[in-house]
Amino acid sequence: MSAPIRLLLADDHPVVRAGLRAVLATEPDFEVVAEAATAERAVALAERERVDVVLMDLQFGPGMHGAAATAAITARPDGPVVLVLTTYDSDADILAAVEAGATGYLLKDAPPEELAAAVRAAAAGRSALAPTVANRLIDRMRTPGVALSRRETEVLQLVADGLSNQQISLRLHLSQATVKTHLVHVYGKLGVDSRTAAVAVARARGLIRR
Amino acid sequence: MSAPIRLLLADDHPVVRAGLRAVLATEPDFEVVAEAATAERAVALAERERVDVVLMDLQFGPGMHGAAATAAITARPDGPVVLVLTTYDSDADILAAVEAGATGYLLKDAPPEELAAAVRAAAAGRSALAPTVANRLIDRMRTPGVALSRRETEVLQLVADGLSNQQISLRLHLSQATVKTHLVHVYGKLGVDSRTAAVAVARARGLIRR
DNA sequence: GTCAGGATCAACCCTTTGGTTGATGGCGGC
DNA sequence: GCCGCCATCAACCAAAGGGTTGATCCTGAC
Repeated sequence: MSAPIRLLLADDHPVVRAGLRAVLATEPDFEVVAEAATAERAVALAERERVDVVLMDLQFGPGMHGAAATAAITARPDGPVVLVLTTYDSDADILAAVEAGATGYLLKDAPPEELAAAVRAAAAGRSALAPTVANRLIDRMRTPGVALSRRETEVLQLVADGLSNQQISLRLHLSQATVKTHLVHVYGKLGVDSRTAAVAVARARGLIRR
Repeated sequence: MSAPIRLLLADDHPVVRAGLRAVLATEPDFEVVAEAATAERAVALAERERVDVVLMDLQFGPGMHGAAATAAITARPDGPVVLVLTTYDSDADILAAVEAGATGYLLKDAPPEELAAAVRAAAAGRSALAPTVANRLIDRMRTPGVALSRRETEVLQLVADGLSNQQISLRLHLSQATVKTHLVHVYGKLGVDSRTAAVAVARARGLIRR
Protein backbone atom coordinates (compact mmCIF):
# COMPACT_ATOMS: atom_id res chain seq x y z
CA MET A 1 0.00 0.00 0.00
CA SER A 2 1.18 3.50 -0.88
CA ALA A 3 1.36 6.55 1.34
CA PRO A 4 -1.93 7.74 2.82
CA ILE A 5 -3.89 10.54 1.19
CA ARG A 6 -3.39 13.67 3.27
CA LEU A 7 -6.54 15.74 3.73
CA LEU A 8 -7.41 19.28 4.79
CA LEU A 9 -10.98 19.91 5.93
CA ALA A 10 -12.30 23.44 5.36
CA ASP A 11 -15.78 24.12 6.73
CA ASP A 12 -17.09 26.71 9.14
CA HIS A 13 -19.32 24.20 10.95
CA PRO A 14 -17.53 22.31 13.72
CA VAL A 15 -20.12 19.55 13.52
CA VAL A 16 -19.49 19.02 9.83
CA ARG A 17 -15.74 18.94 10.34
CA ALA A 18 -16.15 16.35 13.06
CA GLY A 19 -18.48 14.38 10.80
CA LEU A 20 -16.06 14.40 7.92
CA ARG A 21 -13.25 13.40 10.21
CA ALA A 22 -15.31 10.54 11.62
CA VAL A 23 -16.46 9.33 8.22
CA LEU A 24 -13.05 9.56 6.60
CA ALA A 25 -11.26 7.99 9.56
CA THR A 26 -12.86 4.66 8.70
CA GLU A 27 -10.80 4.61 5.52
CA PRO A 28 -7.29 3.35 6.27
CA ASP A 29 -5.66 5.19 3.39
CA PHE A 30 -6.89 8.63 4.49
CA GLU A 31 -5.24 10.95 6.96
CA VAL A 32 -6.78 14.24 8.06
CA VAL A 33 -3.82 16.53 8.68
CA ALA A 34 -5.59 19.83 9.34
CA GLU A 35 -8.89 21.62 9.72
CA ALA A 36 -9.85 25.19 8.84
CA ALA A 37 -12.90 27.08 10.05
CA THR A 38 -12.44 29.95 7.60
CA ALA A 39 -11.53 30.20 3.94
CA GLU A 40 -8.54 32.40 4.73
CA ARG A 41 -7.17 29.81 7.12
CA ALA A 42 -7.73 27.08 4.56
CA VAL A 43 -5.56 28.94 2.07
CA ALA A 44 -2.82 29.45 4.66
CA LEU A 45 -2.88 25.84 5.79
CA ALA A 46 -2.92 24.50 2.24
CA GLU A 47 0.27 26.43 1.63
CA ARG A 48 2.01 25.49 4.85
CA GLU A 49 1.04 21.87 5.39
CA ARG A 50 1.73 19.02 3.07
CA VAL A 51 -1.77 18.24 1.77
CA ASP A 52 -3.02 16.13 -1.12
CA VAL A 53 -6.72 16.97 -1.17
CA VAL A 54 -8.65 19.89 0.30
CA LEU A 55 -12.31 19.27 1.14
CA MET A 56 -13.72 22.76 0.71
CA ASP A 57 -17.08 24.16 1.69
CA LEU A 58 -18.29 27.13 -0.36
CA GLN A 59 -20.31 29.01 2.23
CA PHE A 60 -18.30 30.50 5.03
CA GLY A 61 -19.89 33.15 7.18
CA PRO A 62 -18.30 36.54 6.65
CA GLY A 63 -15.00 36.92 4.85
CA MET A 64 -13.59 35.00 1.93
CA HIS A 65 -15.82 32.74 -0.12
CA GLY A 66 -14.92 29.11 -0.72
CA ALA A 67 -14.60 29.69 -4.45
CA ALA A 68 -12.04 32.43 -3.89
CA ALA A 69 -10.10 30.16 -1.56
CA THR A 70 -10.24 27.42 -4.17
CA ALA A 71 -8.81 29.76 -6.78
CA ALA A 72 -6.03 30.85 -4.42
CA ILE A 73 -5.10 27.26 -3.59
CA THR A 74 -5.17 25.90 -7.12
CA ALA A 75 -3.20 28.89 -8.40
CA ARG A 76 -0.06 27.39 -6.84
CA PRO A 77 1.66 24.99 -9.23
CA ASP A 78 2.40 22.14 -6.82
CA GLY A 79 -0.53 22.76 -4.51
CA PRO A 80 -3.22 20.28 -3.50
CA VAL A 81 -6.34 19.56 -5.50
CA VAL A 82 -9.62 20.95 -4.20
CA LEU A 83 -12.79 18.93 -3.82
CA VAL A 84 -15.76 21.19 -3.23
CA LEU A 85 -18.27 19.83 -0.75
CA THR A 86 -21.35 21.93 -0.32
CA THR A 87 -25.05 21.83 0.42
CA TYR A 88 -26.28 23.59 -2.68
CA ASP A 89 -26.20 22.73 -6.33
CA SER A 90 -26.90 26.06 -7.98
CA ASP A 91 -25.44 26.69 -11.40
CA ALA A 92 -23.70 29.81 -10.20
CA ASP A 93 -21.87 27.99 -7.41
CA ILE A 94 -20.91 25.06 -9.59
CA LEU A 95 -19.58 27.26 -12.35
CA ALA A 96 -17.66 29.44 -9.93
CA ALA A 97 -16.08 26.40 -8.29
CA VAL A 98 -15.14 24.74 -11.55
CA GLU A 99 -13.72 27.99 -12.92
CA ALA A 100 -11.77 28.41 -9.71
CA GLY A 101 -10.07 25.12 -10.44
CA ALA A 102 -11.98 22.64 -8.29
CA THR A 103 -11.29 19.03 -9.21
CA GLY A 104 -14.65 17.81 -7.97
CA TYR A 105 -18.01 18.97 -6.66
CA LEU A 106 -19.96 16.93 -4.14
CA LEU A 107 -23.13 17.55 -2.20
CA LYS A 108 -23.14 17.13 1.53
CA ASP A 109 -25.93 14.62 1.47
CA ALA A 110 -23.62 12.20 -0.32
CA PRO A 111 -23.23 8.82 1.38
CA PRO A 112 -19.82 8.08 2.95
CA GLU A 113 -18.81 5.58 0.25
CA GLU A 114 -19.37 8.15 -2.47
CA LEU A 115 -17.38 10.68 -0.49
CA ALA A 116 -14.45 8.31 -0.09
CA ALA A 117 -14.54 7.39 -3.76
CA ALA A 118 -14.52 11.05 -4.74
CA VAL A 119 -11.52 11.77 -2.52
CA ARG A 120 -9.57 8.92 -4.08
CA ALA A 121 -10.53 10.09 -7.56
CA ALA A 122 -9.47 13.63 -6.74
CA ALA A 123 -6.16 12.47 -5.28
CA ALA A 124 -5.51 10.57 -8.49
CA GLY A 125 -6.19 13.70 -10.50
CA ARG A 126 -9.52 12.48 -11.83
CA SER A 127 -12.52 14.75 -11.49
CA ALA A 128 -15.38 13.77 -9.24
CA LEU A 129 -18.77 15.25 -9.83
CA ALA A 130 -22.01 14.35 -8.08
CA PRO A 131 -24.58 13.05 -10.59
CA THR A 132 -26.84 16.07 -10.03
CA VAL A 133 -23.94 18.38 -10.64
CA ALA A 134 -22.79 16.55 -13.74
CA ASN A 135 -26.30 16.75 -15.17
CA ARG A 136 -26.41 20.47 -14.59
CA LEU A 137 -23.11 20.96 -16.35
CA ILE A 138 -24.29 18.88 -19.31
CA ASP A 139 -27.56 20.79 -19.43
CA ARG A 140 -25.62 23.99 -19.55
CA MET A 141 -23.39 22.75 -22.36
CA ARG A 142 -26.43 21.84 -24.43
CA THR A 143 -28.20 25.15 -23.92
CA PRO A 144 -26.04 27.81 -25.52
CA GLY A 145 -27.83 31.06 -24.75
CA VAL A 146 -28.54 30.38 -21.10
CA ALA A 147 -25.09 31.22 -19.84
CA LEU A 148 -25.00 34.56 -18.12
CA SER A 149 -21.70 36.35 -18.06
CA ARG A 150 -20.06 36.97 -14.68
CA ARG A 151 -21.07 40.61 -14.63
CA GLU A 152 -24.62 39.83 -15.65
CA THR A 153 -24.91 37.29 -12.86
CA GLU A 154 -23.50 39.79 -10.40
CA VAL A 155 -26.03 42.45 -11.39
CA LEU A 156 -28.89 39.97 -11.36
CA GLN A 157 -27.92 38.78 -7.90
CA LEU A 158 -28.18 42.31 -6.58
CA VAL A 159 -31.56 42.68 -8.26
CA ALA A 160 -32.63 39.53 -6.44
CA ASP A 161 -31.41 41.08 -3.21
CA GLY A 162 -33.90 43.87 -3.80
CA LEU A 163 -31.63 46.68 -4.97
CA SER A 164 -32.72 49.29 -7.51
CA ASN A 165 -30.72 50.02 -10.63
CA GLN A 166 -29.30 53.11 -9.00
CA GLN A 167 -28.23 51.22 -5.88
CA ILE A 168 -26.63 48.58 -8.05
CA SER A 169 -24.77 51.18 -10.08
CA LEU A 170 -23.39 52.70 -6.86
CA ARG A 171 -22.49 49.31 -5.40
CA LEU A 172 -20.63 48.18 -8.50
CA HIS A 173 -19.26 51.61 -9.46
CA LEU A 174 -21.11 51.65 -12.76
CA SER A 175 -23.49 54.02 -14.49
CA GLN A 176 -27.17 53.22 -14.44
CA ALA A 177 -26.97 52.86 -18.20
CA THR A 178 -24.56 49.97 -17.84
CA VAL A 179 -26.74 48.27 -15.26
CA LYS A 180 -29.69 48.57 -17.60
CA THR A 181 -27.70 47.19 -20.48
CA HIS A 182 -26.67 44.14 -18.46
CA LEU A 183 -30.25 43.58 -17.39
CA VAL A 184 -31.57 43.87 -20.93
CA HIS A 185 -29.10 41.19 -21.98
CA VAL A 186 -30.21 39.05 -19.06
CA TYR A 187 -33.86 39.47 -20.04
CA GLY A 188 -33.06 38.38 -23.55
CA LYS A 189 -31.15 35.32 -22.41
CA LEU A 190 -33.81 34.26 -19.93
CA GLY A 191 -36.75 35.07 -22.18
CA VAL A 192 -38.41 37.49 -19.77
CA ASP A 193 -39.21 41.18 -19.78
CA SER A 194 -38.98 42.36 -16.20
CA ARG A 195 -36.56 42.23 -13.30
CA THR A 196 -38.86 40.24 -11.05
CA ALA A 197 -39.47 37.64 -13.75
CA ALA A 198 -35.73 37.44 -14.38
CA VAL A 199 -35.12 36.77 -10.70
CA ALA A 200 -37.83 34.11 -10.61
CA VAL A 201 -36.44 32.30 -13.65
CA ALA A 202 -32.82 32.59 -12.53
CA ARG A 203 -33.74 31.25 -9.13
CA ALA A 204 -35.61 28.33 -10.64
CA ARG A 205 -32.62 27.50 -12.84
CA GLY A 206 -30.12 27.95 -10.06
CA LEU A 207 -28.30 30.76 -11.83
CA ILE A 208 -28.16 32.84 -8.68
CA ARG A 209 -27.78 32.25 -4.97
CA ARG A 210 -31.03 31.47 -3.26
CA MET B 1 -24.06 10.71 38.51
CA SER B 2 -27.56 10.20 37.15
CA ALA B 3 -28.64 8.19 34.12
CA PRO B 4 -27.25 9.35 30.79
CA ILE B 5 -29.27 11.60 28.50
CA ARG B 6 -30.59 9.45 25.67
CA LEU B 7 -30.43 11.14 22.25
CA LEU B 8 -32.00 10.63 18.84
CA LEU B 9 -30.27 12.28 15.86
CA ALA B 10 -32.50 13.23 12.95
CA ASP B 11 -30.72 14.64 9.90
CA ASP B 12 -30.66 13.62 6.27
CA HIS B 13 -26.93 14.20 5.91
CA PRO B 14 -24.81 11.21 6.93
CA VAL B 15 -21.85 13.49 7.51
CA VAL B 16 -23.77 15.67 9.93
CA ARG B 17 -25.08 12.66 11.85
CA ALA B 18 -21.55 11.34 12.16
CA GLY B 19 -20.37 14.76 13.27
CA LEU B 20 -23.02 15.06 15.95
CA ARG B 21 -22.27 11.56 17.15
CA ALA B 22 -18.58 12.35 17.33
CA VAL B 23 -19.06 15.66 19.08
CA LEU B 24 -21.59 14.36 21.58
CA ALA B 25 -19.65 11.18 22.29
CA THR B 26 -17.04 13.24 24.11
CA GLU B 27 -19.65 14.04 26.76
CA PRO B 28 -19.88 11.17 29.25
CA ASP B 29 -23.49 11.85 30.20
CA PHE B 30 -24.80 11.59 26.63
CA GLU B 31 -25.83 8.45 24.83
CA VAL B 32 -26.89 8.42 21.17
CA VAL B 33 -29.48 5.66 20.97
CA ALA B 34 -30.69 6.10 17.39
CA GLU B 35 -30.31 7.98 14.12
CA ALA B 36 -32.91 8.89 11.53
CA ALA B 37 -32.28 9.98 7.95
CA THR B 38 -35.86 11.08 7.34
CA ALA B 39 -38.44 12.98 9.37
CA GLU B 40 -40.88 10.08 9.17
CA ARG B 41 -38.33 7.70 10.62
CA ALA B 42 -37.54 10.19 13.37
CA VAL B 43 -41.18 10.21 14.44
CA ALA B 44 -41.33 6.41 14.44
CA LEU B 45 -38.10 6.06 16.39
CA ALA B 46 -39.07 8.71 18.93
CA GLU B 47 -42.18 6.70 19.63
CA ARG B 48 -40.51 3.28 19.79
CA GLU B 49 -37.23 3.98 21.52
CA ARG B 50 -36.77 5.44 24.93
CA VAL B 51 -35.38 8.89 24.10
CA ASP B 52 -34.90 12.03 26.18
CA VAL B 53 -33.90 14.58 23.55
CA VAL B 54 -34.33 14.60 19.77
CA LEU B 55 -31.83 16.64 17.77
CA MET B 56 -33.93 17.56 14.76
CA ASP B 57 -32.93 19.09 11.44
CA LEU B 58 -35.64 21.06 9.65
CA GLN B 59 -34.68 20.46 6.04
CA PHE B 60 -35.09 16.93 4.83
CA GLY B 61 -35.11 16.26 1.13
CA PRO B 62 -38.52 15.13 -0.07
CA GLY B 63 -41.22 14.04 2.35
CA MET B 64 -42.06 15.31 5.79
CA HIS B 65 -40.59 18.56 7.04
CA GLY B 66 -38.72 18.73 10.32
CA ALA B 67 -41.31 21.08 11.82
CA ALA B 68 -44.09 18.60 11.11
CA ALA B 69 -42.03 15.83 12.72
CA THR B 70 -41.44 18.07 15.72
CA ALA B 71 -45.16 18.65 16.10
CA ALA B 72 -45.87 14.92 15.84
CA ILE B 73 -43.26 14.06 18.45
CA THR B 74 -44.18 16.75 20.97
CA ALA B 75 -47.89 15.95 20.59
CA ARG B 76 -47.36 12.81 22.67
CA PRO B 77 -47.69 13.58 26.38
CA ASP B 78 -44.67 11.63 27.68
CA GLY B 79 -42.57 11.99 24.53
CA PRO B 80 -39.06 13.40 24.29
CA VAL B 81 -38.27 17.09 23.94
CA VAL B 82 -37.11 18.32 20.55
CA LEU B 83 -34.07 20.50 20.00
CA VAL B 84 -34.07 21.93 16.49
CA LEU B 85 -30.65 22.11 14.90
CA THR B 86 -30.56 23.71 11.49
CA THR B 87 -28.48 25.79 9.14
CA TYR B 88 -30.95 28.61 8.56
CA ASP B 89 -32.41 31.20 10.84
CA SER B 90 -35.35 32.47 8.81
CA ASP B 91 -38.29 33.83 10.76
CA ALA B 92 -40.71 31.37 9.22
CA ASP B 93 -38.57 28.38 10.22
CA ILE B 94 -38.06 29.60 13.75
CA LEU B 95 -41.72 30.40 14.25
CA ALA B 96 -42.80 27.09 12.76
CA ALA B 97 -40.42 25.17 15.00
CA VAL B 98 -41.41 27.01 18.17
CA GLU B 99 -45.10 26.63 17.35
CA ALA B 100 -44.52 22.94 16.70
CA GLY B 101 -43.31 22.62 20.26
CA ALA B 102 -39.53 22.69 19.91
CA THR B 103 -37.74 23.24 23.22
CA GLY B 104 -34.73 24.86 21.60
CA TYR B 105 -33.40 26.16 18.32
CA LEU B 106 -29.71 25.97 17.50
CA LEU B 107 -27.70 26.78 14.40
CA LYS B 108 -25.34 24.21 13.00
CA ASP B 109 -22.38 26.51 13.21
CA ALA B 110 -22.63 26.38 16.99
CA PRO B 111 -19.45 25.28 18.79
CA PRO B 112 -19.58 21.86 20.48
CA GLU B 113 -19.71 23.28 24.01
CA GLU B 114 -22.79 25.34 23.16
CA LEU B 115 -24.38 22.28 21.63
CA ALA B 116 -23.76 20.18 24.72
CA ALA B 117 -25.06 22.90 26.99
CA ALA B 118 -28.22 23.21 24.91
CA VAL B 119 -28.83 19.46 25.07
CA ARG B 120 -28.51 19.48 28.85
CA ALA B 121 -30.82 22.47 29.09
CA ALA B 122 -33.37 20.77 26.86
CA ALA B 123 -33.19 17.54 28.85
CA ALA B 124 -33.88 19.55 32.00
CA GLY B 125 -36.90 21.11 30.34
CA ARG B 126 -35.28 24.50 29.93
CA SER B 127 -35.40 26.16 26.53
CA ALA B 128 -32.21 26.71 24.58
CA LEU B 129 -32.11 29.34 21.87
CA ALA B 130 -29.11 30.46 19.88
CA PRO B 131 -28.41 34.15 20.42
CA THR B 132 -29.23 34.99 16.79
CA VAL B 133 -32.51 33.15 17.09
CA ALA B 134 -33.43 34.79 20.35
CA ASN B 135 -32.78 38.19 18.81
CA ARG B 136 -35.03 37.41 15.91
CA LEU B 137 -37.84 36.39 18.20
CA ILE B 138 -37.45 39.59 20.20
CA ASP B 139 -37.36 41.63 17.01
CA ARG B 140 -40.57 40.03 15.91
CA MET B 141 -42.25 40.75 19.21
CA ARG B 142 -41.29 44.39 18.97
CA THR B 143 -42.44 44.80 15.37
CA PRO B 144 -46.23 44.84 15.40
CA GLY B 145 -47.22 45.11 11.76
CA VAL B 146 -45.14 42.29 10.31
CA ALA B 147 -48.11 40.06 9.62
CA LEU B 148 -49.27 40.24 6.02
CA SER B 149 -52.92 39.57 5.30
CA ARG B 150 -53.83 36.52 3.20
CA ARG B 151 -54.50 38.60 0.12
CA GLU B 152 -51.30 40.57 0.53
CA THR B 153 -49.29 37.39 0.81
CA GLU B 154 -51.04 35.99 -2.25
CA VAL B 155 -50.20 39.05 -4.32
CA LEU B 156 -46.63 39.16 -3.05
CA GLN B 157 -46.12 35.51 -3.90
CA LEU B 158 -47.15 36.20 -7.49
CA VAL B 159 -44.75 39.13 -7.59
CA ALA B 160 -42.03 36.78 -6.42
CA ASP B 161 -43.00 34.42 -9.24
CA GLY B 162 -42.19 37.21 -11.66
CA LEU B 163 -45.66 38.45 -12.63
CA SER B 164 -46.42 42.10 -13.42
CA ASN B 165 -49.23 43.97 -11.73
CA GLN B 166 -51.40 43.49 -14.78
CA GLN B 167 -50.79 39.74 -14.87
CA ILE B 168 -51.56 39.52 -11.18
CA SER B 169 -54.78 41.47 -11.62
CA LEU B 170 -55.88 39.07 -14.35
CA ARG B 171 -54.85 36.00 -12.36
CA LEU B 172 -56.74 37.08 -9.27
CA HIS B 173 -59.62 38.81 -11.09
CA LEU B 174 -58.80 42.18 -9.60
CA SER B 175 -58.18 45.64 -10.98
CA GLN B 176 -54.62 46.83 -11.20
CA ALA B 177 -55.51 49.51 -8.68
CA THR B 178 -56.27 46.85 -6.09
CA VAL B 179 -53.05 45.03 -6.76
CA LYS B 180 -51.17 48.27 -6.31
CA THR B 181 -52.99 49.01 -3.07
CA HIS B 182 -52.07 45.61 -1.66
CA LEU B 183 -48.47 46.08 -2.66
CA VAL B 184 -48.27 49.54 -1.14
CA HIS B 185 -49.49 48.06 2.13
CA VAL B 186 -46.90 45.32 1.85
CA TYR B 187 -44.16 47.86 1.25
CA GLY B 188 -45.21 49.73 4.35
CA LYS B 189 -45.26 46.63 6.50
CA LEU B 190 -41.91 45.42 5.27
CA GLY B 191 -40.25 48.81 5.25
CA VAL B 192 -39.26 48.76 1.57
CA ASP B 193 -40.17 50.74 -1.50
CA SER B 194 -40.02 48.39 -4.45
CA ARG B 195 -41.40 45.03 -5.45
CA THR B 196 -38.02 43.37 -5.75
CA ALA B 197 -36.98 44.58 -2.31
CA ALA B 198 -40.29 43.36 -0.90
CA VAL B 199 -39.65 39.92 -2.35
CA ALA B 200 -36.12 39.87 -0.96
CA VAL B 201 -37.26 40.83 2.53
CA ALA B 202 -40.25 38.51 2.51
CA ARG B 203 -38.03 35.67 1.40
CA ALA B 204 -35.49 36.39 4.10
CA ARG B 205 -38.24 36.42 6.71
CA GLY B 206 -39.88 33.34 5.32
CA LEU B 207 -43.15 35.13 4.62
CA ILE B 208 -43.46 33.57 1.18
CA ARG B 209 -42.62 30.26 -0.44
CA ARG B 210 -39.01 30.03 -1.50
C1' DG C 1 -5.02 40.64 -37.80
C1' DT C 2 -9.54 40.21 -37.62
C1' DC C 3 -13.66 39.18 -35.35
C1' DA C 4 -16.90 37.95 -31.68
C1' DG C 5 -18.31 38.90 -27.36
C1' DG C 6 -17.99 41.18 -22.88
C1' DA C 7 -18.10 45.54 -20.39
C1' DT C 8 -18.78 50.16 -20.39
C1' DC C 9 -21.60 54.47 -21.24
C1' DA C 10 -25.08 58.14 -23.52
C1' DA C 11 -29.47 59.84 -25.29
C1' DC C 12 -33.94 59.05 -26.35
C1' DC C 13 -38.81 57.49 -25.64
C1' DC C 14 -42.39 54.82 -23.74
C1' DT C 15 -44.47 51.70 -20.14
C1' DT C 16 -44.73 50.18 -15.67
C1' DT C 17 -44.49 50.87 -11.09
C1' DG C 18 -44.81 53.63 -6.88
C1' DG C 19 -47.31 57.18 -3.85
C1' DT C 20 -51.35 59.65 -2.65
C1' DT C 21 -55.99 60.66 -1.82
C1' DG C 22 -60.36 59.22 -1.42
C1' DA C 23 -64.26 56.17 -1.48
C1' DT C 24 -67.25 51.82 -0.88
C1' DG C 25 -68.67 47.45 1.30
C1' DG C 26 -68.05 43.47 4.41
C1' DC C 27 -66.73 41.19 8.58
C1' DG C 28 -65.46 40.47 13.38
C1' DG C 29 -64.89 42.33 18.10
C1' DC C 30 -66.17 45.22 22.05
C1' DG D 1 -74.05 50.01 16.81
C1' DC D 2 -69.61 51.52 16.06
C1' DC D 3 -64.75 50.92 15.13
C1' DG D 4 -60.94 48.79 12.92
C1' DC D 5 -59.18 45.99 9.41
C1' DC D 6 -59.45 43.88 5.06
C1' DA D 7 -60.58 44.04 0.28
C1' DT D 8 -61.98 46.47 -3.50
C1' DC D 9 -61.60 50.32 -7.01
C1' DA D 10 -60.62 55.24 -9.36
C1' DA D 11 -57.81 59.12 -10.77
C1' DC D 12 -53.74 61.38 -10.80
C1' DC D 13 -48.74 62.46 -10.79
C1' DA D 14 -43.86 61.46 -10.26
C1' DA D 15 -40.21 58.25 -10.61
C1' DA D 16 -38.13 54.10 -11.94
C1' DG D 17 -37.65 50.62 -15.11
C1' DG D 18 -37.63 48.83 -19.88
C1' DG D 19 -36.30 49.12 -25.14
C1' DT D 20 -33.54 50.94 -28.74
C1' DT D 21 -29.68 52.71 -31.12
C1' DG D 22 -25.12 53.50 -31.26
C1' DA D 23 -20.53 53.96 -29.60
C1' DT D 24 -15.78 52.77 -27.37
C1' DC D 25 -12.43 49.64 -25.33
C1' DC D 26 -10.49 45.24 -24.27
C1' DT D 27 -9.66 40.40 -24.39
C1' DG D 28 -9.51 35.89 -26.18
C1' DA D 29 -10.24 32.82 -30.27
C1' DC D 30 -9.28 31.51 -34.94
